[in-house]
Amino acid sequence: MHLNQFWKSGKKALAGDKVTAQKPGAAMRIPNVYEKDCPTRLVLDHIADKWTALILWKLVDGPLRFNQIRRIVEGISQKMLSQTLKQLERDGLVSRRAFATVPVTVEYSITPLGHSLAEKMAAVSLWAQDNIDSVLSAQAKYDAGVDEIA
Amino acid sequence: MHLNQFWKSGKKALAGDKVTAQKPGAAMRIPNVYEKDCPTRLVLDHIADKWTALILWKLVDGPLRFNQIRRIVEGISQKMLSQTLKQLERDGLVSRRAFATVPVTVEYSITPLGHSLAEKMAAVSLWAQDNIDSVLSAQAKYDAGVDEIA
DNA sequence: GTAGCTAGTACCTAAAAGAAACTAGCGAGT
DNA sequence: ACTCGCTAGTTTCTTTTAGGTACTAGCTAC
Repeated sequence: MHLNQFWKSGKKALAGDKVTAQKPGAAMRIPNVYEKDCPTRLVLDHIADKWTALILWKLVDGPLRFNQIRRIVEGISQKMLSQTLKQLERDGLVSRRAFATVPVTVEYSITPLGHSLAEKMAAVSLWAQDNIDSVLSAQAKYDAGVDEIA
Repeated sequence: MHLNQFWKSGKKALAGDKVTAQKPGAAMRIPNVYEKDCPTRLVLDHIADKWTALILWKLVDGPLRFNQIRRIVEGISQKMLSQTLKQLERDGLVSRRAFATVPVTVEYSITPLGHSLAEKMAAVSLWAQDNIDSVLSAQAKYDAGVDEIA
């Protein structure tokens, strides 16, 4: 059974409520990120994230170990890396595999689901790189204008 | 002059350093989100954000007032909306126009720059809506597995 | 012996997010 | 007349999150 088809029932349905049978593929509710209790909102909060974008996109090129990622994604702390990877694994976007080497090595690789998201997030990273000039000059103009008024 | 072409010079260059002339379009440094001091990193942190994605995408359909956005983007607090809009305006992604009505109304509209980003971020929101089933079942599987081990 | 590698976790602090109350001036309802 | 609600925010407080640093174990190389 797909809980997610009835995502609002967990809150609204009373114990004993019968959920009418669904045709396969016919979702009961259309997921909508603009609804505050929709699970897509939580997922959007995980994935629309700096570290997620950076990590995921590097894993597209092939599996990487914990410390490899840490070196590539400059400025990420061990804590945030560990936390983000755990989140990504839970969401089914990356898979974790430990090898009984000495010392233990752990390999993170991207799943097909993660790959489809990585492409979308990469577009955002690329946008930032392509449009940094425009953004920085907009910021400069805005800051100058604020000074004028003040 | 485009300050952004020399984004690292602000930190590394000493007063009196001469920056050699650039051919038009030839940036001194290629912006790279993986470098921790690159300004693209800061911008990525702003834009890879839940509220930014939601607000920006709704503004594509036309200008909206403060409280209209607040009603559409369920669950956003006035503080976060105010803050996010200010950020978006500073980054040149939306423009703000106040009308001397009673009470004052303020209209937010998307800029061409904002529009180009909105498309990328919308792809991420849509991904969340399209793949929520896969993510939720991956989470369920992960949580069950963790229980097993524990 | 000790310094470094592996992949993390634990602790503490600093920053950000979120909830709620408050601003002011006017229109509408009772 | 009084209170409610509308406009667009700001202010304050609390809770959550992020970030930095130190620490773990067991092995290798110097």
